[in-house]
Amino acid sequence: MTDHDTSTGAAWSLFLTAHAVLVEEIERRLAAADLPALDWYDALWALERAEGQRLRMHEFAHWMVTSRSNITRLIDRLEAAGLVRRERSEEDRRGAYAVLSAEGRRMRKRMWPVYEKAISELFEQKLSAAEIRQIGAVMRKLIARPGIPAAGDGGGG
Amino acid sequence: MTDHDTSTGAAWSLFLTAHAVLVEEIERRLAAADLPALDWYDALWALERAEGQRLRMHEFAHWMVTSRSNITRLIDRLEAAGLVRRERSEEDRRGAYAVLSAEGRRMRKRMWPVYEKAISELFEQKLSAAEIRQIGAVMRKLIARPGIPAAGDGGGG
DNA sequence: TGGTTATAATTGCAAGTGCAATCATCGTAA
DNA sequence: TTACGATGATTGCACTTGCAATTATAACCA
Repeated sequence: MTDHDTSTGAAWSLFLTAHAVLVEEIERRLAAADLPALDWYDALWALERAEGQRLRMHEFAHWMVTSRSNITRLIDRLEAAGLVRRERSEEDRRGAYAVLSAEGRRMRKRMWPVYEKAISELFEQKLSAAEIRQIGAVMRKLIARPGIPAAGDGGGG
Repeated sequence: MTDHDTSTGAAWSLFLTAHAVLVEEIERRLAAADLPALDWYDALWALERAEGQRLRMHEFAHWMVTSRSNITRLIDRLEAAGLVRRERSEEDRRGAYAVLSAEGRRMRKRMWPVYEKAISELFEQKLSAAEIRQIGAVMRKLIARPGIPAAGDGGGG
């Protein structure tokens, strides 16, 4: 009926399923360890890598591949948990920064071993080094927007 | 600090970002065409492939990689839209089937061209045939649970 | 048989998400 | 300088999700 299940047509479908299965298991492990969910890790890590450990809200939304309103609420939660604080922008008084706190750094460090173990067991150990390189290269191609140079490797985890 | 951004360590992160970017764009296109979201497509397609175009709720949840309560509500919505109907199970009176309706088949057919175009442009055309095969093979490995044979190619869309 | 435990599906509730306003500020140009 | 349309961020609201009960039925076994 469609080419969903020809040998190449299945790739997309398998990609979606693999994502769902792996993320579900990672979330399960984080919750079992009484740690926050994956999106908090991503957010903390994005901030930790950022210049001055801070990001403007809209930059943040872009890194996290989500909407501004979602970021507003995510930062609300991170701020309530003491992991991040907001600072008004000097240059543009409409703007705000999300700034990583010391507690935020600690929390990311605390999450990383669980997350790392999951990535290792669920992803890296199931593949050869060559396959991992292939995945990286292919994902980069998929992210690249026509004409725009690759947006970097961050934002995901 | 971590191996997030070594050449192999980035693969997982890129995988997450690629998924987010592509799914976001596909959802955007479906919404722009006044069509339901991706999860409805997945659900309709899972049913269309299933024996008798029906699935027990818990099987459905497994295919869709989500919880039973989510499936209950998803089927509620699909049923309200006339795309699916519920049938009580004969053999096990606790059980229920979700059964694809003619309208459900029509809707999936109506969604497919938009979805197919998106997959083609955002995924297949950015990669070589060899790369697509590699992705398929790698995703299969990631999905496979130790000891359990690959759960098949479905579930994703 | 009667009682206990497991399984199928649903429901209540708290939390998260997406979209369309809204509010404040900026940039530009009459 | 004031008016106008853009931009940054937040908020309101409807919808979706996830988790922990709840309800109904099945399976097991003393």
